[in-house]
Amino acid sequence: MNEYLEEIIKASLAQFELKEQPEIKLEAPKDATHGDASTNIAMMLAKPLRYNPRAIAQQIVDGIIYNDRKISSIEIAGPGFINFRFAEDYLFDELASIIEAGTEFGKTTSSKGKNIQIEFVSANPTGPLTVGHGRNAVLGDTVARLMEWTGAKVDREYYFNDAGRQMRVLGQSVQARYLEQLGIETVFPEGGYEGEYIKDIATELIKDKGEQLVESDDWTPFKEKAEEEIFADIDRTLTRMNIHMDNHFNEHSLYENGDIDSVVSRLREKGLVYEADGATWFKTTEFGKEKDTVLIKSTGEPTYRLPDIAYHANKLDRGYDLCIDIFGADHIATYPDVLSGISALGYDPEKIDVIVYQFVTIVKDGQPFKMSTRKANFVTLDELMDEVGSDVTRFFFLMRSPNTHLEFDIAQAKEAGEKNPVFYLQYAHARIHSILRKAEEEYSFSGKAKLNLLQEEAETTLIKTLFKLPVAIQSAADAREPHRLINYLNDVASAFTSFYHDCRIMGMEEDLAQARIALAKTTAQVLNNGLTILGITAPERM
RNA sequence: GCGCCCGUAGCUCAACUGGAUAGAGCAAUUGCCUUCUAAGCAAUAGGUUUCAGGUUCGAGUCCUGAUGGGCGUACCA
Repeated sequence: MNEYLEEIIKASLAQFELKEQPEIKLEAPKDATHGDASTNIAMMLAKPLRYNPRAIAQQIVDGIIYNDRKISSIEIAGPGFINFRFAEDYLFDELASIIEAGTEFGKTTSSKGKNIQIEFVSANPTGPLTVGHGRNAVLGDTVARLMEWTGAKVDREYYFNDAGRQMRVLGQSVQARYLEQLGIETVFPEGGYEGEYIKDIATELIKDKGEQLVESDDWTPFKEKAEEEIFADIDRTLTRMNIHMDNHFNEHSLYENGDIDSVVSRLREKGLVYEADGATWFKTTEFGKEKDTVLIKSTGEPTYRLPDIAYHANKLDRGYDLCIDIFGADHIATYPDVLSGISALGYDPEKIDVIVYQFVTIVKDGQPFKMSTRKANFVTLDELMDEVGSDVTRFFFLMRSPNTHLEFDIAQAKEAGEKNPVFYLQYAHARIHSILRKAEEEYSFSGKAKLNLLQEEAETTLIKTLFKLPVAIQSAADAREPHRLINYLNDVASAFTSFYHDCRIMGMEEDLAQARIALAKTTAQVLNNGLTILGITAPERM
């Protein structure tokens, strides 16, 4: 519809001899009495044309030639809005086309042909995923699904580093528990990982290897066992949340294939790298930073920025049109350096997109809860899903804008009742299926539904709401904000329940019942498609 | 000190990237179950969008300053 409106408005604008085509913005007015679609184009043109916006609006309207099967009226309102009202025929035509599209309804082609890579979770394997990781995981996966619905091919990638101090301490922690469980006196490493899962890994190791490792003064086998077990555990957790990675990328491979060295030498050729105080520096001041940045420490070890730059170069070398990173607010400082590095190497920084989400505050027993993986003071995602299931878990992470500090009240999430908005959507879907089951026994329809029997206000409102799924998906995908889709689905569920109360199906004469069932079925389809993108189930019974 | 994010109903948050009378859920009050799932519907109440200026036809949204909070600001990741 928007394309059609744009087209007819554009045709009318030809009368003005504009230097450049203005962008025609169409939106659904908040207040339905204003119409079904609205544009502010006349107000936008007021300045360049130096003329009264309402008068411009009048001229535009006079110049519009429209199909009255699609548009029933055009009005000018307020300071110069042009409001369009959809024709009845259009509603029914469109409803029929949604039914036709079925599980495909809502897909767009805006990213067609694009290869997109999205990197998320990327937790190093030092312990189970916590509720803190949950927002990253669910946000990343859902943005990936949204991009897929706009036509892109998306690869989900998990980036990790199994070298370094963290992992050494992990290995030593397992080693200590291993010896402890075999009754050998030992000292638990300072700053070691205190969680119960470390003991479980030690137990597994005893099962596998018995006492073979008692004499080992090397912590490597312990680290390796821990990594294997923890990754398997992380993978199980992700699978439970309906998340499947396409690729795991080990930072270490960047050292093995020479990418790290190559990045430094290429930057050095450009005169952006120099040595000072025994360290290797990147001239980030050339990119507007106050200080230069260390790439390689005087110990010879790179800082994390260097592999980060090499990793992003590697992604772009793989031919992706767009690489999306999901970062917590604490990692935000790293990415300007990565972009500087990437541009210096001759890549297009526009191809890197960073989604920053704010931290999750866990509220437990009415109090904010501070977590630490090392101190084993955390709520794992698995524990959370044991309590509330994966649907509620995903929904809670998605229901708010990534940009706001999310408060996750565990008590509230546990409550399966009214406080829990995910059920509102699922309940609407289950209700529809309940009706469909009953209708199947009662009626046997033949021929096509006569959709033009849908004349009640609740019916019209519902139909118009259903149309907006593609727009909602597009907007959520463009902004990388899944919560927009949730807000939309709430509108759908709400429009449906109003319809449900105002318009009965059972007991109605056959043609009307058939038309209403078609509408209910379409609603279920829209809810189902939306919930699929959110990675949440659409139950047929509750 | 400097940089980024945020401040909207009692609470948790929306507001389609500058549009028309700022909206939902929870909490409060009031109606509605012998007919398709009351995990619901309908309605009432609740606001100087933290404060002070500015930009323009028009600001919760943009700019400046103040203020409160979160996160950064390392030869930690």
